[in-house]
Amino acid sequence: MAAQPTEATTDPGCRVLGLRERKKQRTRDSLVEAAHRLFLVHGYGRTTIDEIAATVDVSQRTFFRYFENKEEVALAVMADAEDFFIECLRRRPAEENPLEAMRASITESWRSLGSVEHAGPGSVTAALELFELIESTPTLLAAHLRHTAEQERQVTVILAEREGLDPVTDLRPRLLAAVFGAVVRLSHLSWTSDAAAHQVGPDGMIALIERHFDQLGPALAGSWRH
Amino acid sequence: MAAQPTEATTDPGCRVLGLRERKKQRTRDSLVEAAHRLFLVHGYGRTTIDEIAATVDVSQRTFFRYFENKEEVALAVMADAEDFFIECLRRRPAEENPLEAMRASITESWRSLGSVEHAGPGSVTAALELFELIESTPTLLAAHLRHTAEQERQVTVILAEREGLDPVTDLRPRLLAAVFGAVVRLSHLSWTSDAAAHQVGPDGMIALIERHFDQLGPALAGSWRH
DNA sequence: TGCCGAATGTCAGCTGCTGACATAATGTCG
DNA sequence: CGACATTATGTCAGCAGCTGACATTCGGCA
Repeated sequence: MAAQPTEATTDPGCRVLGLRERKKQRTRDSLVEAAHRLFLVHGYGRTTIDEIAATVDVSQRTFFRYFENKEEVALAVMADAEDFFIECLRRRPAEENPLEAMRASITESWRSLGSVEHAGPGSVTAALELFELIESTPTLLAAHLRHTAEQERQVTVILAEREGLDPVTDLRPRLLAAVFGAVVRLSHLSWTSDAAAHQVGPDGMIALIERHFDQLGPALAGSWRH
Repeated sequence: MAAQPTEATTDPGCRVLGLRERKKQRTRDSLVEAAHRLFLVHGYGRTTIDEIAATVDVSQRTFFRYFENKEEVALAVMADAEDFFIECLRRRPAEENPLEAMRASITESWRSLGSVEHAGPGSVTAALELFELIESTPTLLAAHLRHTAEQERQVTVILAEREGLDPVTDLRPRLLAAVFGAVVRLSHLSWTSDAAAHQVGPDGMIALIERHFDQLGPALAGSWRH
């Protein structure tokens, strides 16, 4: 983590950041928020980096020092959520079987989202808006799916370690990670395409994921007739 | 297949294309092939559209009349293969259960790839090179995953129609399409990351897909310990 | 206060991509 | 064959995303 600027912060927890760090964090947050708002109002494609930068009163060059590209600023909160999920998964007890660990982790992630104040950039309503933006913007969808793939890779490694398996030899961790990823993505899709019909809180999302999981067995079982 | 450019083309089957069409097809193929070669030699990011266009002796503007963007030319053969798979799936008999229909379709797709001459742009070796290029190029991977998602959507619709279900209400078509997509993608990954260990022909790919399918049940079943 | 390093601004430049318009090639019909 | 309509192509100008190089300013620390 960040280093202590003065010797007053001898606490290893180290939540006291220097003015510099705080300022950086603020401009970063501002950029994310400004971009979010502009994207929702004018659309992703019709929003310029210059506009975003100007809104926060920063040069374009500075923007690119915070984000590698335009997609990254749009998917920033998403990326944070993904990291949070990974952390949750890492913390799950090793006795738990893998699927339960993942279910519990994603539930925990969404609940933590619900605890955020109602309109902040990390709130549930913001998440819904973001999902819709992503799904309606090919470029963003592509980038998002790539992140998802990377996340599945990480999940695979974690699952393999938990069970003491070699993820190259044994296909099960990969497969479970991928199937889980698919379930989550389809849940997101259901949520965005029919948000009115569902609960908008974290519980709505969690319920959707459970429903998809329940249908997994039936979907894979032979014929569906009658 | 000699084509008569005159009024002899009254045949509604109309496989006789005019000089124009044939020329267009040729330049398109040339662009794909040139791009493929340049990407493999210099890398995707270090290859310019101008270079590709110049290789085929065409202006940059013309390139963009054939392909919407740089990614599309790289994924062109992939897109053809995906379309072919969809056609196969559409043709499967309705009695077959959905999973069997998909297995049969993808097998058919890969076999048709094996029948192509050994070094052409649609050959198996070219497919392997293309997979590796995609996997090592973030931009391409993102675009590829987006195509995959779109394909899953189509598959969902086809499956739902076969079984007479509403894909919005019933989650099973979506789920099966997604799980199948995941299996195929993981098989591709195994193939590229360890091509030496597998057969390089279509049969190698088909065997990999079968292996992944066989592990699907075990992966979803509770704990993996023993 | 004065120095060091980090963050920012400025500028030039490349590349992907698009619209507008002119030109050339192709197909059609008298 | 020749004139016209259609369509593909080339040219040019321009915007937006993104990067490297260098100057400048600002926060941290003695």
